[in-house]
Amino acid sequence: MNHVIEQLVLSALHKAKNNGDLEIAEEPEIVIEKPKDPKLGDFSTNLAMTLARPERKNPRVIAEVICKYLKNGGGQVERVEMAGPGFINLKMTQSFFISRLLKVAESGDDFGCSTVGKGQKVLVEYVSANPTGPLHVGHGRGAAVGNTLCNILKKAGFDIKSEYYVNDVGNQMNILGRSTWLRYQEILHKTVEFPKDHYQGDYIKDIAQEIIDRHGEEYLKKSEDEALPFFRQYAAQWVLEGIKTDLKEFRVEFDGWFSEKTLYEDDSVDNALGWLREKGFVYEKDGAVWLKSSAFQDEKDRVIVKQNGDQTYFCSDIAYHQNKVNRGFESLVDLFGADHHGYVPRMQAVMQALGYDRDVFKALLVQFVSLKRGEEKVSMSTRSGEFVTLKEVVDEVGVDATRYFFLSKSSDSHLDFDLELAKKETPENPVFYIQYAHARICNVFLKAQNQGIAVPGVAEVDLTPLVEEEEFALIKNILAFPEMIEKSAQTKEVHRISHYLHDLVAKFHSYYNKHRVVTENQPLTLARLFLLHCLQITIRNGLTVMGISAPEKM
RNA sequence: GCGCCUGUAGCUCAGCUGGAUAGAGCAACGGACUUCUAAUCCGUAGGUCACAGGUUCGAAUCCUGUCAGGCGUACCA
Repeated sequence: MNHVIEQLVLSALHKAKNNGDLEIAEEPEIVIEKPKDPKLGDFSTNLAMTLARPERKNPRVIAEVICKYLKNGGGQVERVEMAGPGFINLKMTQSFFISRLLKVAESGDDFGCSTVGKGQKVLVEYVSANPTGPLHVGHGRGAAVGNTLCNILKKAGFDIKSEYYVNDVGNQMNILGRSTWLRYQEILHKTVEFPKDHYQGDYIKDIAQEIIDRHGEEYLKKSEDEALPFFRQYAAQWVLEGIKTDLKEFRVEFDGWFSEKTLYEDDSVDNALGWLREKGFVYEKDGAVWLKSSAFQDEKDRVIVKQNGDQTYFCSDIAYHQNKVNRGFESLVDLFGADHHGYVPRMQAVMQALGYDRDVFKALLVQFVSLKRGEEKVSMSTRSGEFVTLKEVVDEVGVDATRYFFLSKSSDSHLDFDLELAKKETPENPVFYIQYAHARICNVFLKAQNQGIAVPGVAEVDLTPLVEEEEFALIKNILAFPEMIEKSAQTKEVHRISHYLHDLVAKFHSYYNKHRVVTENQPLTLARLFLLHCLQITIRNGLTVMGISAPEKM
């Protein structure tokens, strides 16, 4: 909708230029915003103020000129005036809004979609937690944010695929296998020493018990070297299945699960390394192999093959990201926990070394979640086994509330998750405020239906009975939905949705308390039902993007 | 030491590509259910936007410095 106003202002500017009232040497960027006080108008622009310097004129004088040309704005502008230091405020006609509201109902589930993404192929990689234990709450934040980001980008016209990178090789897998092997023996009454750096969590015992249930004591006779591959494989599979289940439960599904192991099996890692070596970006020092990442703005070079001949995690990551580009993705978005932020320049350097633009790689950093029970801090280390799992939290407070909690805060600010509070506040959680609005609307429709009144269709509805201030406040807010989606896609700021919805719904609750929808006045009733129908579409679409349900009854 | 994130109401947070009187929720206080769901609404109270400078018509927002918290600065992942 703002685009329409932009065009309006722009054409006024052109006319002013043609008539010699303004110079306009360079076409300025036009910023449209809403005035703080709705009495001032529907839209405002600070254009005159930004033009003051290049035009060498008082902003108020410039504003007067632009106002003059805006006045005959094709019958859509009801009032235009200059205010304060040089703001230009526009008030639009009723028909301007009504015609746009009709399109909301036409679009239905597609309302909010746009084409700003231009079909760009983007791969979003998120969660990618090591399959060494169940997901904890911190992973949950990444999962909710990543999943919602995908939804937003899709709606904004990007061609999105999502992926979970499974780190199924390396020392951690050995430790996982060995931890299980040791617990297995323990349960079968063998005395073993369980090292501190092994996985302490009870789930290891569950895996071991399951192996006993299925395979009995047969591995007891085998040596560690013989037994370990089986335990490693079994435990990894078990954990990964658990992660998949937990994520599905949390309404997070991936287009692909990419195994790190396959990068070694099909020589992708060696090929990537060879390629870099050929280009001269790789050298040997102190018995290790290094990537010359400092040549690409990284603060120092990085080891990719250790002295002992093992490849580092970073090494396979190079191959993985090359693989992504080779699959045709134009933009790679990775969600990182904030503790990985040092990785960002490194990956950008990799892109450059591989011969791509460094901006092909983009990271979205998700800050830490610190868990508390009241005042008490809860540790979240997988190895110590004291963490709180995502599943536990979801079981306790529900998917909707948990997702909302993660999604309503800017992902680059630290998050305090107080378990006591989350539990206690469940009934007053803001998510219910939004869902309640949806349920209320459904109930109004039910009431109307009982009186034989249906929501009118786009073709036959007459919206001219809508004249209340609150009604136009609602309409304006509804029409801002696509812009909000666009903006959060551009900035990758997922938390905008929840704030928008909360704001929208507050206007509805207020309206609901002040005005009746179903009344004796038939034309007014029909118009209001239609307005609520559009509102319902907007709320539902917003909640869907967030992966939160829109209940019809509460 | 260096780098990234954060510092806004009692608490949890929006607002940050400079704009009009700094906003929500929770908590507190006072009102509104014979009405389409009171999981709601209306009102009151609550602020040196961490601090100090700078940039300009104008700064919570941009720049510099200081302080505080978190994270990183591995031949771990």
